[in-house]
This record gives sequence, C-alpha cells and structure tokens, in this order.
Amino acid sequence: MSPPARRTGRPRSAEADRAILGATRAALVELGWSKLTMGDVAARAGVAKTTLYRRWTNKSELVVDAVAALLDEQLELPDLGSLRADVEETVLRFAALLTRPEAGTSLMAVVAEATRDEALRERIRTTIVNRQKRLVLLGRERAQARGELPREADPAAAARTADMIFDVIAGAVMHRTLVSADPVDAPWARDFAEVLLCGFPAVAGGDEAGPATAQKPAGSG
Amino acid sequence: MSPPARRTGRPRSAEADRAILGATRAALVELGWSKLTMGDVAARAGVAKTTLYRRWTNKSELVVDAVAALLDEQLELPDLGSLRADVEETVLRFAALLTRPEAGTSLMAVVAEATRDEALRERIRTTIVNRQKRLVLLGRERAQARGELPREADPAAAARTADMIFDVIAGAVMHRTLVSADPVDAPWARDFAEVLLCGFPAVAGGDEAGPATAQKPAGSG
DNA sequence: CCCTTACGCTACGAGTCGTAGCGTAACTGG
DNA sequence: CCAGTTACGCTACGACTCGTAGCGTAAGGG
Repeated sequence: MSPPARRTGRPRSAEADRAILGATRAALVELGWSKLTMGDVAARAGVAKTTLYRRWTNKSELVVDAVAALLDEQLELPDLGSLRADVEETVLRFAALLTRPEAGTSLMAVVAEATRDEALRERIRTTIVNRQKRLVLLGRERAQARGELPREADPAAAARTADMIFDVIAGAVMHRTLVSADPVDAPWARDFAEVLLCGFPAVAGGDEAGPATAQKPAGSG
Repeated sequence: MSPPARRTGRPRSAEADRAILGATRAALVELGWSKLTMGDVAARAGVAKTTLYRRWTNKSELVVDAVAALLDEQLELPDLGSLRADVEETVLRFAALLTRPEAGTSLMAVVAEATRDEALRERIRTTIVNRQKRLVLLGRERAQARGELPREADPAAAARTADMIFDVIAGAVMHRTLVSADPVDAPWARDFAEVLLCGFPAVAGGDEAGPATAQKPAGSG
C-alpha cells in the first residue's frame, strides 16, 4: 500500500508522528472531537499544520489512528480463570475506556464520518475493528483450553460467531455508555455476562421459573 | 419546560416545523451529517436561516429531532407469534433503518456531539432512547402473555433487565452495521437471536457438544 | 386598534478547513 | 564533496460554515 521503497531524500520524522498522535489525544481530552482543530494539534505537537496534512488527509483519519493507538495500548484480555469472569472484567475495562473523553466520543464521531468515506471505513476496519477482535479470539481459545467451550469443527462458522460476539459485546457497552448514557458497573457487567453465556430468559426469570427457552432454533434453512 | 403559556403574538408556524424537519431528512439523505448545513436546510424548507435558530439552538438538536421522528415513524414491533421471531424481525428492521443514510450516521454523529453537551444528551434520552425502549417492554409483555417468559416479581430488576436488553440489541446492530461495517442479514439475525435467548455457548457449540454453561451465576452479591 | 411575537432578509464577525508557494533542512548515492 | 530528492516550517490565502444583529413586515390577541 504505502510506498515501501523510499530510500532517497529526507526521511520522515518518527518523533513527529509520536508527537502528533500524542497531541491529538491531549487535544481530544481537553477539547473533545468537535472543537479539536488541526491548527491546535499542530501547535501542541510543535510541527507545522502542513506536516499534518502531509501524513493524514484529514482530521478523521488522524483521530482514527490516535484512537487505535489508545485502544491497542489500553485493552488487554484478563485471565481470571473462567470465561464469565474474563467477560465481566473486559466489559468493565472497555467501558472505563469509553468514558474517557478522548475515546468514546471520537470513536463515534469517526464512525459517523466513515459512512460517507470508504477510505476511512477501511482504516477503521484495519486499525480498530480487526485489531480488537483479537480479544474475542484469544478469550475463546482460553475458554476452549479450559473446557468451557467446545472446539469448533467449521472454521468459517467459528469466525462468524467470533465476529458476532465482538459486535454484541462492544456494541452493548458502547450503546449503554454513549447512547443511553447509563453507567456500566459491576452489576450490569454481571447481568450482561449472564445473558451472553446463558441467554436472556435466564436473567429475566432468575431460578424460580422454568428455563422457557422460547422455541427451538428454527430449522436452520 | 417549553413555555406553555404563549397566548399573545403571532403563533409559530406548525407547517414550518414540518417543512424544516422534512428538509433536514432530505438533506441528510443527500449530503450526510458532515456536509449538511443550516443554510441548506433553510433553503430547502423555504424558510429563513434565522427561523431555524429561533427553534433549535444548533445543528445537533435539529438533527436529533429529525432522527427521532424517523425512528418513531419507522419502527414498529412485529407480532409473529414467538419471541424469537419477533427479535429476529426487529433486528432486521432496525438494521435496515440504520443503513439508510439519514439514520445511522446522524445518530452516531449526534451521540458523539452529546458527550460534551448535557442538553443534547437529555434530548437524545427523551426523544430517542426512552421512546424506543417501548419496543422491548412491549415485546416482553407479549412474550410473557405467551408464556415464553416468566412474569417478574421485582419491578426494579425487571426495568434493569429491559434496559440491558435494549442496549444489547440496539448496540449489537449498530456496532455491526456502522462500526464493523458488516451486513445484518437473516443468518446473522438468527444467530443473534439464538445468543440472546440461549447464550453464546449454544451457538458456538451447536448441539453436538455439551451445554458448557461456564459456571453458575456468581452468588449475587 | 395597539401590543406582542414570529418571520424574511441582509450583512457580518469569528473560526476552520485544506492548499499553494517559498526557502530551508536532512539524508543518499555518485 | 556535490547534486538530487524528499520532508519540513512558515505565511498567506480562498472557500466555507456557524451563529448573531438589526431592520422592516406579517400574523394573531385583548
């Protein structure tokens, strides 16, 4: 993609990259997405505004990279000995990250922008979505090693399932935190893990009522 | 909130309201959130730009109302005879709505903006979140009437559960559609409903492996 | 008929985006 | 050491948008 053969001429300053991404995060913390300006980021990073535009085509792409770096750095899968505990802890950590002013807001804004920008969508896919799916894959592997989940025969189906779990977990936490604007606390995480592992009727009915599994899976057309 | 006692002077044109909201939706379809301008909306609606600012303090609040009206108008709960079928159908309808250019993008953008705007957050809560939760409440009621779900003793716990289910469904669909940028199709909806009703291990393992319910619910602190 | 409020219109200040053009700095190959 | 190539800082700029002020006019109510 990017020209790997570039041996001649002055090289790009790697430190400038770090400074710019750091300045972007700092500006996001102080100003938020909507009031963040390229001029401000450049000033904070100690570089010229034109340097920003030489590396990122616009504000959105810059922020995607800044947020991706933040997620990479902050999100790790705990290993607490059970799938349920790992899910709960991951949910809490992800929620804590989303409530930070530079994370959740920016992610939403950038995703909104991406609807009309194929390049940006691709960047989000590769630098955020695909990278964070590793948590689901790793978590499942550990659960399989523990015997909590079966090893799956069909790799395609396994991949689809992992994708869905990723969307369910990330989506639920994002929606609760940012759209509903309600806190993701320990009790919520417990209930959520319960739904994820045992289904909605389990948490709705407690132990007193029957399982009420609501029909069997439709004949799998 | 809004001054209900306003009997004197020229009344506000109700038709202008409709024209503005309609123009906003049309502009969102054509231009998307980021390129929509107040001047453009005013021109489409056939009113002066100042009239927009007399009714909405800024672009975000205007778009919230436009999206809320769209959701109210488009989202209805189907009654297909089983909780599972209703969930699948609702997921598909919601996803179809989100892929429309005036819906998903705008919602994300407005939520992003709301992080730093308490008034906007409140408006989202009342005009979108709380209004759409009716679908979950209604769906549960029907499921209880069918005997698919138990009637709950504790109303507070029941409300919490409903909130969570709302976040899980809406969040998962939004995340898959807008963040992961993958389609929400019938197979995905089937798998999702399976997870929601029976838990993740059910869809991961199929019928061949054991249930593997991964520990019992932690002793409920 | 007077008062009050809404409306259309024009103009404007403030701020941002993203680019062009120039001279200079840094690194490479001969 | 020198020529070629690329990155950088700086200034200036055009285009655009937001949101407001001020004015004259339209539409109702007591």
